[in-house]
Amino acid sequence: MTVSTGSTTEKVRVRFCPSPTGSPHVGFARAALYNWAFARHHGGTFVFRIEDTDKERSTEESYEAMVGTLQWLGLDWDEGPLVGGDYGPYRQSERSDLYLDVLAKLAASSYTYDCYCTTEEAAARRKAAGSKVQGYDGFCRDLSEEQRAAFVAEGRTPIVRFRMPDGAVTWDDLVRGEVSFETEFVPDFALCRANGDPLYTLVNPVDDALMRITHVLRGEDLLSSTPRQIPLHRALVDLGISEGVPEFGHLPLIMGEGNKKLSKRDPQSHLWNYRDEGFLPEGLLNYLALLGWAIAADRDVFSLEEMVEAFDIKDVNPNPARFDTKKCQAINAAHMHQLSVEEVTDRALPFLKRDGVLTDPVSPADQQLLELAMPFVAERVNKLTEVSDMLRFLFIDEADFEVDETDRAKLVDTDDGQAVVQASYDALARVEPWSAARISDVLTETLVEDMGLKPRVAFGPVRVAVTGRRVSPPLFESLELLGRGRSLGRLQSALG
RNA sequence: GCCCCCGUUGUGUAGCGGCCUAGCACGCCUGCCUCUCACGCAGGUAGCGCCGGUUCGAAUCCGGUCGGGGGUACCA
Repeated sequence: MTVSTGSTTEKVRVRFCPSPTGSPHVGFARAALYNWAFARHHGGTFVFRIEDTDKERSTEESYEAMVGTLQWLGLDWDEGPLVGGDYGPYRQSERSDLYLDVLAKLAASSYTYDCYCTTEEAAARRKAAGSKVQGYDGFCRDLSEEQRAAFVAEGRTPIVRFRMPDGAVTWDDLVRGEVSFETEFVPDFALCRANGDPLYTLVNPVDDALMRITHVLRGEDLLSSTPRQIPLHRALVDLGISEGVPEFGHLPLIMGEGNKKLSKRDPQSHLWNYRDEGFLPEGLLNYLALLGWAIAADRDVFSLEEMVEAFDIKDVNPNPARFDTKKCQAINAAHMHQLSVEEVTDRALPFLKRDGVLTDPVSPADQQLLELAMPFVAERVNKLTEVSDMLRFLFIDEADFEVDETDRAKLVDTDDGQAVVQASYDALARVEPWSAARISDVLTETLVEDMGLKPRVAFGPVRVAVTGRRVSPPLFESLELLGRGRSLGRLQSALG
């Protein structure tokens, strides 16, 4: 079928079909995002399918993580797990009958043949023939009944292979333009195991056909499987199983530091790490979108809605991109700063509880204190976990209050530091009323004017003694929120 | 080895034959602001892998070369 991506002549149907074999990584999210954005842009359907044909490697835990990740990211699907759809089931492990049926039809029309060779035998023949081509050599393509019987008598069980046509397979890749493979380099591939279990090579195209997928957008790592899938799709069309061959677009890979494909082992690639560190889904998605696509020449912070509006698969860059944690953080920070204080508070709440800063449920007093404190921190954090770091001093029990050792040694446990803390203690004891403005006046008068200290030198020790760190919300406001009693208590403990 | 893909500052990109003495963002470096951090503001740094060709004119087109990546399973 020919579906124009510019002016959609028929309903766009795309799918995202991960294998549940590990924890979701950034490539997973980017592929999901592009498919989702493409579907939404064209008013099409986004299908979520689980490719769990490999029983050895697929796990339920991973399946749940994949579903949970898409939910967390806010990439909603129209058909798939949890929501169903007209082309279900959407887990391949539940579709075995469908595959067996297709396999039988393919065999009946000689699109496939039984192969009795072992991988080693085929490789040995290739080597003996001095062939540069790897993979199966088509030995069993036209076996006689006698040969077949002989293999069976040896106790061999066949696998099914697809008969690759001669010539070249060429397609107009949505991202790369014309791509062509000579089929002499594409061996007849296996469609199922000797035990009858269907393989990815069969089920992926079959499901795309059965689910009426119009556009396949996937990673470049699958580029070389496309010359195998297109002939299979054509066979399915010929047999009346499919309505047409989908269009293909191969997305650039996301590379890690060493310019290698980001591996599942790399902690930088795991999505949950970003969630747990307090990245915003929209921030992460925005950054991921940038890896291969730009919304405009002079802008890189945008919302999902804006992306849907502007996304065109033809604008996707074919070259692989390096994942840059710093830029990812910067984009996330931009999204954080676009949120209102109330929104940052809502989003930070689970982190504050997780980190033990707040109790669950939050007490009315803490809730009030939180609302007073958030305006001072919301604008200075880049990710949600930083809220916990900034606010811990305010909510923690005095018994558990700790001062950073390094900061303490450097700023408080020095002669100058001790003098500042002592003077501050004496001055603050008499401050009336206990307000940020008065505290500011008194401390400035005492430390800066009377003692002749530079502001940054003067307030450093006080900040560390009272908040436990050199980085904190504004000092005077922090003191006001902490209250006179706790403030003086902490200053006192910092002495000696 | 073989097949395929890719090649603009450190990183991600804009550029689609003259608007480019190459724009934007992150990073990095300088300042300013300033009670820390962050924000904000003003500057700076650094790039078309290389060689040919086409053309009046090339980052943009063609060829080659080099480099990087992916794939080469009864994994997906």
